[in-house]
Amino acid sequence: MPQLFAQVILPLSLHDAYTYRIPPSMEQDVAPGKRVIVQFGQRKFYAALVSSVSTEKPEDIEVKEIQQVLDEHPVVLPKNFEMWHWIAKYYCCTLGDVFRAALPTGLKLESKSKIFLTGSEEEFLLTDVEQGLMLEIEKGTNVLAELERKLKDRFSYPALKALMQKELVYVEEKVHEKYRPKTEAFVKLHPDITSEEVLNKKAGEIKRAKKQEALLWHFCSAINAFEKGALSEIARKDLFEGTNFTTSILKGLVDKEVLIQYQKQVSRIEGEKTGQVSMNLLNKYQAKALEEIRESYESKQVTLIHGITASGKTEIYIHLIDEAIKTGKQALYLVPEIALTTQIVQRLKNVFGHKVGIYHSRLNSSERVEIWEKTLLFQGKPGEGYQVILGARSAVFLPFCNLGLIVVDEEHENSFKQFDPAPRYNARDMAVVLGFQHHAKVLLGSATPSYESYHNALTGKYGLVNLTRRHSEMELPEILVADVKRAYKRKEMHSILSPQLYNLVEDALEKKEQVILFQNRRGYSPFVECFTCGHIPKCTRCDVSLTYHKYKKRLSCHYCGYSYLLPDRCDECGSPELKTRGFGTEKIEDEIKQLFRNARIDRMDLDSTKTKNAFEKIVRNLEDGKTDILIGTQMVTKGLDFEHVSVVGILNADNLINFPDFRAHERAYQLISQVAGRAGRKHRRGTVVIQTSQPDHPLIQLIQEQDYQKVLKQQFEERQLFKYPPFFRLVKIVVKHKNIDTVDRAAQELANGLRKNKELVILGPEFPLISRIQLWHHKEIWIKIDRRLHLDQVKEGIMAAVKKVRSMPSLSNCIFNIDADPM
DNA sequence: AGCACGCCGACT
DNA sequence: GTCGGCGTGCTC
Repeated sequence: MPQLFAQVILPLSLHDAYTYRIPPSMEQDVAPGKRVIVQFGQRKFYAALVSSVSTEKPEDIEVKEIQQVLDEHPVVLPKNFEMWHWIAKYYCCTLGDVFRAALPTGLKLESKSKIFLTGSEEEFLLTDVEQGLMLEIEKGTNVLAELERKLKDRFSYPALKALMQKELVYVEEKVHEKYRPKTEAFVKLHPDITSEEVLNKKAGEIKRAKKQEALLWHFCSAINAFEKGALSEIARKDLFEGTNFTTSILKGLVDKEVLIQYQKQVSRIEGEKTGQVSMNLLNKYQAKALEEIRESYESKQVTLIHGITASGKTEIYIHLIDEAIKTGKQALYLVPEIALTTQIVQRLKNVFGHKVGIYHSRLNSSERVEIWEKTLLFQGKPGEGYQVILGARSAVFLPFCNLGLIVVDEEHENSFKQFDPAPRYNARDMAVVLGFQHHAKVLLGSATPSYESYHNALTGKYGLVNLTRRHSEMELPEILVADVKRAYKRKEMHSILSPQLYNLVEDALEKKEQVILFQNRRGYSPFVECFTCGHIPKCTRCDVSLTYHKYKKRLSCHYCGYSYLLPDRCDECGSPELKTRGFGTEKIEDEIKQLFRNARIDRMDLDSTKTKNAFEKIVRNLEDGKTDILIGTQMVTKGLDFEHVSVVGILNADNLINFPDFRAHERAYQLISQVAGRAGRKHRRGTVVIQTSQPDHPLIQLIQEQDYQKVLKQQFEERQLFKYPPFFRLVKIVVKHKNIDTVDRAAQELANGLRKNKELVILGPEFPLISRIQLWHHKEIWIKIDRRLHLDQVKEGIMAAVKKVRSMPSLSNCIFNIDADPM
């Protein structure tokens, strides 16, 4: 038999696959899609993924051997692998990057260097650093990385090397399996006991061991041995529950071959009650939309449902998922991370029971591995695997074998896009590609669809279904615009609330109705300013002013986390008069508490939801009517169904509209209409007040009209004129370096290189809004690509241009982040 | 991402 | 003369 070699992908940012020899003993076991342990470089071991097996050996290269095969069955299917290649190409990253994003942490292994004492008795004169090292190792710290972290500057590699040379310590590389299946002890009757007679006979033999006998009868009644509907086995902990039996009593019965005890793999995922509830009936508008979606699918792979807030899209999704799984296929339901609340999870579990798996970032790594494996299981044992997956963006990487339907709810949400690290993928777009790959239908849903999707619908690439009725015949909220500039001039602004909004809030409180106030800034104030000299404290590592957080009394940087106590005096001139400027949610909370002293006020932002369950508690309090006024950032916009909110205030629409980004208007409109959608649920029309100093701004007018089609029409003209999506494709490249001159040079070289392709429109290089983060200077280049150009070729060109700059002297240590379809 | 190699400045 | 900084290139 000829020598076999495996091409493997390593979990590192490397462009090529690497070849390893397959030892004869492993020839049967190595196969594409399985993980193998290989040594890479001098020391490190990794779990790599086999991409292919062949007899070809690379020339002139010393090939290492595979150390171990980790999987019995492939963990990645050929189909999934195909997708990985597509991602690497489209998002300009390496297969290793995709590998890291795709597999749950529990399946990615990397060796750790461990240091052990040799136990040598020899005496040496050690330096201080060497002695410090020995002491720490003797204390039991043996992971190299930990040693480094604990000793900080008292750690040095040469000292460690010296200890190794003196043969006092040695280093070993160890790979740790991060995932261990959870097992539990189970008990069942010994296989020899085949009838009640045999059992009675056995029982007679143990009459003298009273406790054992009692346990045996307890066991029999627990599983109803020899009765109809008997269980064959029982978990030991269930058997012992509420009794005084111990494992030693059980052991007696096991020794006498009456019972047997064994370990069995169990799931970590809570087996909540899966009492199946039937699906809700659809109202006539929902039913009509469902019918239209079905019709659309006859000619289109992808359909966009434009359904206003509270129109009941979820129920339509559930009906479609039900149809898909009845044909024996899998369904994937993607939602933004924040929308994965217990409400939606419970709803799906109620309808689809144990067929549903939930996949998101808050699961621990073992739970994620279990979801992965149960998704995989659907291929061989459909009954035991997951057929429906509800998940956040990373769920697109799960090992599906036969998808029939993919639903992407709130498809316009930018949290479907991964910013960092690579691959900078958009799960919504991947869902579409995944749909084509599996010949599955794709449904994109939103109350405010992204311009990209809407454009695809208008041009006929996607089907389009409108759902414009809210359930219970609810009316759209009334949208009022408060001109704060004029109110200031007239000296009517006595607080952050315009008189209009103030009166409405007061009114609502009187009627025991709830209010939501939206401000897209957390903290107390976005910056502080010295009243005397005008100095504004800035982050020393980033190019931003520091936000003041009152409850912590600290100035903190929202980009790197750096923070310090608010000084008594100005750092520059020593003046004690430091003024807070601008409004964050904290300051608004303070002020509202002053204004409405009897109201129960709560705040929802990143800071108030950091602790576990805090988010859910805030939501519950509002739902239960324990909160009168909720102040929040965009967190309040995400799929929360509040029943008694009658007034919504958008405190500052200006900073949304004026944001320097081509998507600012799209985002502002989406955000404002999502917040507005919280107003007026059952039986009552809500009111929304938008505070702005530009009441005549065209976007404000359009928002007031609540006519999305009109917004799109106007915005499309602008986008086309200025060559932006959906008419042009975008690629953004961020060049980073700690030295500002190096960034300048690298970015300039790259722009020059890119400009050689005359078909591309190149913007920059320019400093972005925040031009320095964590001591790294940034410079951006934007590439606008005509949709008629050959995209693969353009991307290859971009990669080549980056590669060329990277190879220039002294620019190789620049970081180049390529972002296809940036958001 | 590590890690080794190699070329320059600050010490014994 | 050596130690150690970091820039550069390679890892099957």
